[in-house]
Amino acid sequence: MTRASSRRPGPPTRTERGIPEATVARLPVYLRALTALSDSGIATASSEDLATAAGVNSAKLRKDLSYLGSYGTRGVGYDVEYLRYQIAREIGVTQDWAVVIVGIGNLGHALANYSGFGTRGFRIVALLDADPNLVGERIGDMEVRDFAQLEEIVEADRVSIGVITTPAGPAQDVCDRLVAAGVTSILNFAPVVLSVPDGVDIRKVDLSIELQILAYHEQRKSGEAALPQVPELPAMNGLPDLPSVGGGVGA
Amino acid sequence: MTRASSRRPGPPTRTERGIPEATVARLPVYLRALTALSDSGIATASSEDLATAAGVNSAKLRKDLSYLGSYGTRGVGYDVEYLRYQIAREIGVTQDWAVVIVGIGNLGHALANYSGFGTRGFRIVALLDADPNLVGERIGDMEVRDFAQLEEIVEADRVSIGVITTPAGPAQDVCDRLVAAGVTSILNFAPVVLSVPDGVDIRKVDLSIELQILAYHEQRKSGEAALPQVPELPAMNGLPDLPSVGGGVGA
DNA sequence: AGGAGCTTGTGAACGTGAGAACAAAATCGG
DNA sequence: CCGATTTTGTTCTCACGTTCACAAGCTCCT
Ligand SMILES: NC(=O)c1ccc[n+]([C@@H]2O[C@H](COP(=O)([O-])OP(=O)(O)OC[C@H]3O[C@@H](n4cnc5c(N)ncnc54)[C@H](O)[C@@H]3O)[C@@H](O)[C@H]2O)c1
Ligand SMILES: NC(=O)c1ccc[n+]([C@@H]2O[C@H](COP(=O)([O-])OP(=O)(O)OC[C@H]3O[C@@H](n4cnc5c(N)ncnc54)[C@H](O)[C@@H]3O)[C@@H](O)[C@H]2O)c1
Repeated sequence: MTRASSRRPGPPTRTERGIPEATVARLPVYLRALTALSDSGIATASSEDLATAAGVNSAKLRKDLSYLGSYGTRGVGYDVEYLRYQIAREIGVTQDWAVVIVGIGNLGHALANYSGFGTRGFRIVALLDADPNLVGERIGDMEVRDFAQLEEIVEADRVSIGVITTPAGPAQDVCDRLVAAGVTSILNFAPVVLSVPDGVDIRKVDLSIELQILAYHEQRKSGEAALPQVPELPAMNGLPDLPSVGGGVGA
Repeated sequence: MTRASSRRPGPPTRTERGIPEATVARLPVYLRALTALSDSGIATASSEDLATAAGVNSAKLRKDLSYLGSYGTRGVGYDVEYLRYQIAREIGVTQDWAVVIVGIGNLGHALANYSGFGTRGFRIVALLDADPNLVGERIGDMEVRDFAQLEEIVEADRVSIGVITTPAGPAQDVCDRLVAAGVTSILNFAPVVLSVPDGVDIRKVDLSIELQILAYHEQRKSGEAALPQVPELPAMNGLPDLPSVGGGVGA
């Protein structure tokens, strides 16, 4: 995303050290599955085993792994430890990445308390908030610091990843500050579309959207042949008034 | 089979009341953008306006909307309220969906405190946990209840959506219980692949995976031509020992 | 040593999604 | 009433992603 190689339009850009985005999104799942197998004392696994553990089909898994190189052994399978290292290296989690979290409210607290990041290659180096009442609060072995200190922290700790858990309103401002400070990857939880310059990657997590996608399919299930057909085209004046369905941008 | 009227393999099964999955995933984003425009007092918007607000390109937006019907006016654009209602109806959030949350730890608390669900068509009807110390705790206007009460709650409140925020270990068991109780859509936050029977939809949110995807691209940025090439094939014996990179299944 | 039996890696077929481009339909000014 | 202008809805093409199917390659047994 954002980081297009060099826009060569010609041939399919064969393995120019580039892995398809869909594959990149699955590598962490494979990594998790391999770690689970490893923890169970399993030393070798076939693509079938791995695929089952990762919840995908085995052809897809093999093709995904083939982008990294030939790390399996025909007739045998994959060495769990070896493959785990190769995937970790490819993703980049053999090193630790410094992360700041901005907005230590409900969600920020939960993330700050979460132990799972440290074991997966990420180190939270600061919890930032603009609310003076929060600054100074201790969470685990960290302390909430003033958002104004962002720039010095980013520089001192070489922070490249920022997590935004503020309300939607200030999210774009916070994002701009992060980018200006030198952060080049952002994970956004606020329900708003953030714009960033080229070279900065952004991903979003929106729980309401996930629920709405489930609701869509849920509606299909019940309505398969049961519900009385919903009115197709209610007159444009006099809509059944939605009590703010869809939700505003509000916190 | 060959001549059966269902499962026609020929043409792309033109609009058999089916909307492409990629489009379904964007409809909530459009809904949010429309709500924001509506709140700003804007009554009409062109596909270009809407696309900007939603962070997509306008051709894609128009094509997405065309799956729902012809709700725009050529030369003018879309009536914001009208389109908002149509999308809300298509997604199914003109009605309220009952939701239970299982596992009221760090993340469960954050979700329980979140006001954004109610305004988007979802009603949290129960917070469930297996820990007796948590049962009875008040969060907002709700009280944590015993997980054992799951079945009666699902039946009483016609719950169709369940959210899992337990540790990875018990997640599959919790999932099975939810399904057995009648829940047919599940949103899973535990870092583990859950298996469900046909007819049950499942979506996952995994923050570590999001961070790892960012890390992959981040690595590419710095390594574009700078880093000394990482050793391509370390000997299979004597791997640089990862201090549990990839993270176990542990909570 | 040689063949049987597995399992990987990949070429090719198929399906889905994205974006450019444009004809059709609506408004508006004269 | 007509033509200029705007913007939608749709068609066409290309890119991307998934799945099938199988030759290549490895191990093990006889
Ligand atoms: N809590 C949830 O379960 C949940 C679910 C889905 C989405 N979200 C989204 O996540 C975000 C955070 O949710 P929350 O419930 O934690 O909200 P919250 O109100 O509890 O916390 C927001 C925090 O951000 C801080 N903040 C506000 N402006 C700031 C600024 N300019 N700079 C730095 N910090 C600032 C506030 O002081 C507060 O501590 C919101 O955008 C919300 O929509 C939350
Ligand atoms: N907290 C985060 O920021 C975060 C981030 C990423 C992923 N996660 C994942 O989300 C999940 C929850 O995280 P958390 O930090 O809230 O964990 P937590 O340990 O704080 O909370 C888990 C809760 O689940 C309850 N529970 C355990 N077994 C149960 C069972 N069988 N039935 C019902 N309830 C049960 C526990 O009593 C506890 O209250 C974990 O799987 C974690 O890996 C959390």
